[in-house]
Amino acid sequence: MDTEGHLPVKTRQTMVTGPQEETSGVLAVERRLKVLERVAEDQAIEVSTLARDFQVSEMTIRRDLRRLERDGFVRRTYGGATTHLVRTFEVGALARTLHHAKEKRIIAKRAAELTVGVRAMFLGIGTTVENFARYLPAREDLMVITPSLAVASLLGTRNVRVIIAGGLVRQDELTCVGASAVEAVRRYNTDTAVIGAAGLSARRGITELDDRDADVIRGGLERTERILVIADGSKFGAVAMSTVVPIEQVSTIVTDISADAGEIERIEQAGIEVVVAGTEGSLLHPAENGRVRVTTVRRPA
Amino acid sequence: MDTEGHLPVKTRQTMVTGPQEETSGVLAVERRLKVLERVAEDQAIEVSTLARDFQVSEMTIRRDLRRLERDGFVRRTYGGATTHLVRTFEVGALARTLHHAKEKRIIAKRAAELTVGVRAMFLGIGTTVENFARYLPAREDLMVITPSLAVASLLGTRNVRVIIAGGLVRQDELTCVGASAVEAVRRYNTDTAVIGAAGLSARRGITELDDRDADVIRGGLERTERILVIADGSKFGAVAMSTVVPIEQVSTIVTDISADAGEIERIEQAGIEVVVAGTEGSLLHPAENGRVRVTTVRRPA
DNA sequence: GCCAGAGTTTGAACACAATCGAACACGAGT
DNA sequence: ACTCGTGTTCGATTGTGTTCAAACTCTGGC
Repeated sequence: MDTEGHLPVKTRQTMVTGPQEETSGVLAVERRLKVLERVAEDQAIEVSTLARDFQVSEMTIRRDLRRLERDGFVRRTYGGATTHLVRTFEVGALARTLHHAKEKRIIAKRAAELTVGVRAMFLGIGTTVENFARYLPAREDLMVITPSLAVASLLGTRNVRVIIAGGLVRQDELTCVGASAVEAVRRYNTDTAVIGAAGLSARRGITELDDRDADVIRGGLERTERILVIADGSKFGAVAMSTVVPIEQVSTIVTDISADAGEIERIEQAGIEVVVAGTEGSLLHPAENGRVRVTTVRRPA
Repeated sequence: MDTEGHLPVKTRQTMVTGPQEETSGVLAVERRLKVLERVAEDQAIEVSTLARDFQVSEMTIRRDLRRLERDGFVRRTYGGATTHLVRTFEVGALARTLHHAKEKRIIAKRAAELTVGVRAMFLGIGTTVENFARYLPAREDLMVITPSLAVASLLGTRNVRVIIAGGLVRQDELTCVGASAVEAVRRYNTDTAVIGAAGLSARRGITELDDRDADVIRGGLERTERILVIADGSKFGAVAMSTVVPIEQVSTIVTDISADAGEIERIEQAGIEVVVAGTEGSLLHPAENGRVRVTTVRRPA
């Protein structure tokens, strides 16, 4: 669901209709979210019903569903849509996925290209990592350990071996925290750890908002060969309360062009590779953009 | 299972018919799923019966069966269809979810009433338990341990302290399995365990389809004071492969009136309390009250 | 065991209804 | 000027009901 490039836009409704209860979604994004909610609730629902309830044309609902399908949230059927991802899996959290959706998708795809061939992976938490998981090609020989329920759900329904940390579930983020979670993630040796960050600066390194989350992530980085950080530009220069790791320990950072150039330079001076997604393939065929170069760049594992 | 690459459609019904009960499947996909369910349930069923029950022409049923046969789910016979698949075995998750949705809701609400005041609870897996979680009043002083990602997600977003087992995530059901999951759930002492069941019989006790799930659930029951089983009527008398616990260890069973009376009696004779939700009426809204009967009355089989 | 005829069931063909997607136009926000 | 979301139109696709001839099952008689 991506609401694509940018957001909102008011619905106009040339269509004249009687008074409606819902009325709710004035914004397109909101409507999409509610559409998803409905599908998740009812397991299966018709286009006509949704169109009536939201007071929009069926074509619009179809477009919404198409998007939701593209992003893996629902499955379209003739006349409506269903979801196997039944698990009403926090539609609320998915709402946050909407923010900066396009940038996140670009970063996620780029990062996915950097992890081709990796066999054992630690995945962190946050919407950026969730997006990464979404675009991660499913491979049977891939093993993932994560403290995030969202990531586990996303990959668990696909052909990936997923291990979830276990322990107390943190309320808003739905992440596993606490001693047993830390202990669990520390038990595994991984080729690559892919994590997000609340803040990312040359001086303070990778930082998180919640110290319990930070503890778990730090545990997950303990036995990994390579740390890959994915973060949109807004995180550059930001410093959150709990430091996860100093910047020197990071192998590669994937971000987008909105990232502060000065901060990037400082980080690169520390010897960290910074990959700016969406810029490299400008000379290539738009369709192939990025992909070609990426595969050559990636380390052979 | 999708019974087809893509599907179906809304039923139109030029055919004029009497009042309808199920109403459920407006989407053709849903109907196909339900058709499959019926075939799996009864082992063998006639086209005419299905046509009547679903209020569509026999030709449509034939077309549905043809598809299901093409996909290997059923075998067509003259006048109907059969299947070698045993009961709900192998019938996809979506089908199971759609099936008996209303009954499950009624049961869930009733069961929630039976757990007021409980402080520490083990929750099992399956759609019935998920429904239970949905209707469980959130209380801060409630602590829940579960191997189900869906349950953890549902409760984690609310004001409940949730602990998830951890370990390998089973692909279709999104449940934690394996040694570490078993070990995790065994660590906690709970007042009540609320579990579902694939099968429930006086002779074979509570049974599950997947032995790894069964192991984990068994672990969760190890240190609990009271075992509450919730299961819709279709589970009565059914026996799945792995036994979780013998019937004697169960404290209470909550089901609906579609449950086989004979089996209920046998279970009660073993000293188990069986609560049939929806019959005592007083606690339910009159509106829903009627519905229970309707939906359950169907399936005279 | 075999056969013929009655009653069912089936599937192809047709007609109609519903849904879908591409293309275009409009309006609002940038 | 450009983009994005939306509604509308229209041809294509898909699902459904009906008809009818062919195929099938069953039964009774030999």
